[in-house]
Amino acid sequence: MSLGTLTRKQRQQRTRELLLEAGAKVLAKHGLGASIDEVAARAGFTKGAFYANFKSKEDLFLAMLDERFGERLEQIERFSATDSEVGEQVRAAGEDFARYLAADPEWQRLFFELAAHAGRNRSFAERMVARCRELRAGIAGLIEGRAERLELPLPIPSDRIAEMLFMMGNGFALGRMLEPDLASEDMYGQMLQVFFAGLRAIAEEQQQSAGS
Amino acid sequence: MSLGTLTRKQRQQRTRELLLEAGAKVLAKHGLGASIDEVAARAGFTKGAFYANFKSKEDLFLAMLDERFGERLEQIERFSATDSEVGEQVRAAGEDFARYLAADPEWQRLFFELAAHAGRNRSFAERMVARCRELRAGIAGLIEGRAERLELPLPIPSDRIAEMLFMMGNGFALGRMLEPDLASEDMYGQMLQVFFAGLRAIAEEQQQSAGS
DNA sequence: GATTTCAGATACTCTTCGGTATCCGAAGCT
DNA sequence: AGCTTCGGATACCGAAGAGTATCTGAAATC
Repeated sequence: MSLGTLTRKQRQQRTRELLLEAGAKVLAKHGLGASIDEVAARAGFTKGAFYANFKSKEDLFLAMLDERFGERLEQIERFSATDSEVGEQVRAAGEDFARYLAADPEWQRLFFELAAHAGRNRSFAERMVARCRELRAGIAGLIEGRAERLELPLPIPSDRIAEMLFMMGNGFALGRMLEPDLASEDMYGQMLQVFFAGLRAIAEEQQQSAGS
Repeated sequence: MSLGTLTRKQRQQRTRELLLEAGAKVLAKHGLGASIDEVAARAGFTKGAFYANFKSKEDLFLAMLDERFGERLEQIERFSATDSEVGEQVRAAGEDFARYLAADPEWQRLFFELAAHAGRNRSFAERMVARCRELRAGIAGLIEGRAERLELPLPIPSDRIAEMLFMMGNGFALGRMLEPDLASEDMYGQMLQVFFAGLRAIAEEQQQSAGS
């Protein structure tokens, strides 16, 4: 192997990365309908390179999915390390999410296209679902930890709550996509606050009836 | 005009209806990628008939949107006429919605495809948004009426709450689409119950601090 | 330095499909 | 009855685009 340059595998790896990068941009712009030609061209290659690195167009989707979800998961995990008062953290988490969405709205659109695609494609859906589960597990862990430290028993299992939060998040994202000005930053935070207030209220109610 | 048969306009209207009907089925099956040819064929016509009745493929989407949203709106309005205890009605509404989704999952998928499409298409988005607003207005009215009768002041304006509910509904629908078994019927009801419990808790809190 | 291997380029296939331009024949008008 | 209108049919276009089959030149191997 020559020293100044890269080995073949490395070079291919690099090509793949470039294609992925280009793919992200092109898909963001044109959605799932984007053409492979354009992706390849944008990365400075041709279709040949693409098909040497991806099995099919869908394979690219899958790869992008993995990448993005992975990032988001890291973000959440990083978040779970911070420490502050409950109501505050809830609001902060909401804002963080809203920021995340605002940061690149293109990805949002793409996400829904992917979801729709998943709706028509069992195997794709499975992979997507697996990633969603990971994300939710991260959220559930965050909640559980917090509940323990506060000695506030959860009236609903933490993974269920995570599911609900995930749904709310997606719903918010959709709303934001359709009506960007409607779904302002604080709205989601507010929504979460209401939800957690409800959780606490129910918990207290249950505690009382159990104590009597 | 001959009596036994229909006038031209009527006949065309009928054709349009048939096309719309076929469109619903074909789109449900193949998504927005469905071909006009197939739609027309299913209705027993040819492309010619289609383009005599719709400006473009997108025009069909729009028409379908109007139809479906119209139906759902009626459903909601009918619902607002019923009368029962709050917690119960919340749960019932949740279940009604879950039933609505379960009734035809195809439409769900289509809805998200339309939403994604809207994400890339300003004018389409506007029309879709207009319909969403109507729906939310219906929901807001329902809430407002209920709050008044119960003399429970809302800590958040009813239209805001409607927006949140709408978002939750969509998030739930998305979750259900991806993982049908996860989003069971009662889950959404539960979610709503938590939310409304939160609303009440916050309202009471505010009432107390105002009273002191 | 000859040989093999393989990342990526080129060229081609095959199909699908939205939209249009044109035509036809029956309904509607006078 | 004859002229007109127009809903719907037919035929066509042109572009696009997902894959594939094949080639090539440089890197890896010996």
